[in-house]
Formats: sequence, structure tokens, C-alpha cells
Amino acid sequence: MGAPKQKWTPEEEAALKAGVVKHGAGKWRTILKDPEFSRILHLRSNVDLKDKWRNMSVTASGWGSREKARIALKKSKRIAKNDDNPMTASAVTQNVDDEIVDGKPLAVSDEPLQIAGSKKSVSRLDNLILEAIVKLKEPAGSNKTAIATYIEDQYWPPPDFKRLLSGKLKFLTSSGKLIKVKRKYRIAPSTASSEGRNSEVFLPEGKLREPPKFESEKVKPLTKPQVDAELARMRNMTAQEAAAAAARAVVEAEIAIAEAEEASKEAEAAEADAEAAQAFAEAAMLTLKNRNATKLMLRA
DNA sequence: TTAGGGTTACAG
DNA sequence: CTGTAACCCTAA
Repeated sequence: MGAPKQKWTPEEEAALKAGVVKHGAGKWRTILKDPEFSRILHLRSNVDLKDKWRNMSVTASGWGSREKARIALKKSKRIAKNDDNPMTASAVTQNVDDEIVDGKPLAVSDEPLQIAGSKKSVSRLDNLILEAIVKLKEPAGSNKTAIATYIEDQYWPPPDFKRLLSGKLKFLTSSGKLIKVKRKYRIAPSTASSEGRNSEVFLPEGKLREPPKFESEKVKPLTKPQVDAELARMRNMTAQEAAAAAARAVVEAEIAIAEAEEASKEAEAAEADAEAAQAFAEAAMLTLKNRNATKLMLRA
């Protein structure tokens, strides 16, 4: 890996990423002005931010110069008119609504924000569980198997999912997010105000309304070559496969995070895995979204 | 101001 | 020498 002039520190990179999440890719000046990041980025210009973001995107998504060359060579795919699909992170901000994927509609929320948790890294498996309960709309609450079933055929959880679900349910109950009544679970009053008939609670499409706080803690580099490889392969899948893979990735990330939370207080390896899984899940969802976007465009 | 092409500095 | 990351130039 190359070498620098004024090399970017991990803190700066983290600030940039957080800034992009908060203001969107492309709003470099805005990010720079944000007091949250200006302290760290005051040595950088908006152009620097842009360039750095480009560099990170390139190394994270593409492969290297080899893949780049190959991509350039095989511009002639089956059906013409299909330009090379730029899966740049700058396309993140404006997402086309993903309604229909080729075959079946897959109910996947792209960015399930946390609802009641106030901790920094509350597992999103929590939200998955809450979502299941809400969607099931059982007046008396839902039991464990119902929740498990919902999640299982909505996503594609790994084998040991049930075990973790049990643990999670217990934890959520004891922490007051869920109320357990006769083996059935309901949303705790303060957690979700919607009990009756709000069917679309968890889908903040488009813009994030609650910008995550910037944590300069242990921000992981978050990209492994392995992830890139998987991602690259995903682009050649069918829509169904990609959707399934993405959904599965999301759940796996939840599991990994849950494991990291439960199995330890600060297990470093588990935490790293969780971060990596989550990063992959996000990237996977992004790829899926872009796929759908281009598909819709071609269709129109 | 930004996106993108181009250039330079440095590590391997 | 080659690849990469930081930096520069410029059209829109």
C-alpha cells in the first residue's frame, strides 16, 4: 500500500465516514463546516474530503488495477446499452425505492434504525425482533416460535439463530424493551408508540432522520479483501440470489453483533467480526439497491 | 463547490 | 519500475 504525503489518520477517516452518513456523500463543504467534524478535519479541504472518499470507495469496492482493467475490457456484456455499473458510494444518498425485485417482493428494511435503545451500538437484531412482533400484530403478544418463524422466512437466518433469539428475548425483557406475559412477548409501552395499526413503522426510506452520533472510539477499518470478493460476485447474481444474499448478510450481522454483546463484555475478536459482518451487510444492501435502481431504469 | 481527470510523492 | 494514496487542475 502506498505511501503518503499528509496521510489520513484513522480519526480523520472515521470523521469523514460519519460525515458522509450524516450529510450525505458529496456535501463536503457541509461536512467540513459541521462542528462535530471540523475539529478533526480542520486541516483538510473539501477537495481533500472528496478525494479521500473516492480513494476509499475505490479500494473498498473495486479490486485493484487488475479488476479495473478487466472491467474496462469486458464492457461488452450480453445486452448492450448497459453501461458499466458504477457502484460508488456517492450513490448512497439518493436511493430509488426498491419495490419489486424480479421475482418475489422481499420485505427488507434497508436501514433499521434503533428505536428505544439509547446505547451507542444496540444490536439491530433487537429491531428485527421488535419488527416481527409489530408486524405479527397479535393482540396478546407473540410467542418465541412465532417471532422466530417470522424472521426465518423473512430473512434467512443461520442455524444457530434460535439460540440467540432466546437469549435476546430474555435480554430485551429484562431490560424493559419487551414485556413478557405468559410466554408471549409484547412491545413495551415506551418503546413503540404504535401498537394497533401502523403497518409501516420501521422503514425510514430515503433520508436518515436520526443521524448517528459520531464515535471516535474504536472505529474499524471495516473492509477486508474477502468482503470485496463476495461483493464482486454478488454483482453477477440474479436479483433473487442477490436479495437473498443481502438479507442473509444482514441477519448474519445481527447475529454476530448479538454474539459480541452477549458472549463477552469486550471480546475483541467477536467485536471485530461483528463489525466486519455489519460492514458487509451494509455494502450488500447497497449493492442490491443499486442493482434494483439500474434495473428499474432499464425497464423504464 | 463539486466531480472527474491528471499529476506527484512514496512504498514495495 | 509499478501501484497506491495524496494532491492539483478545471469544466460545469
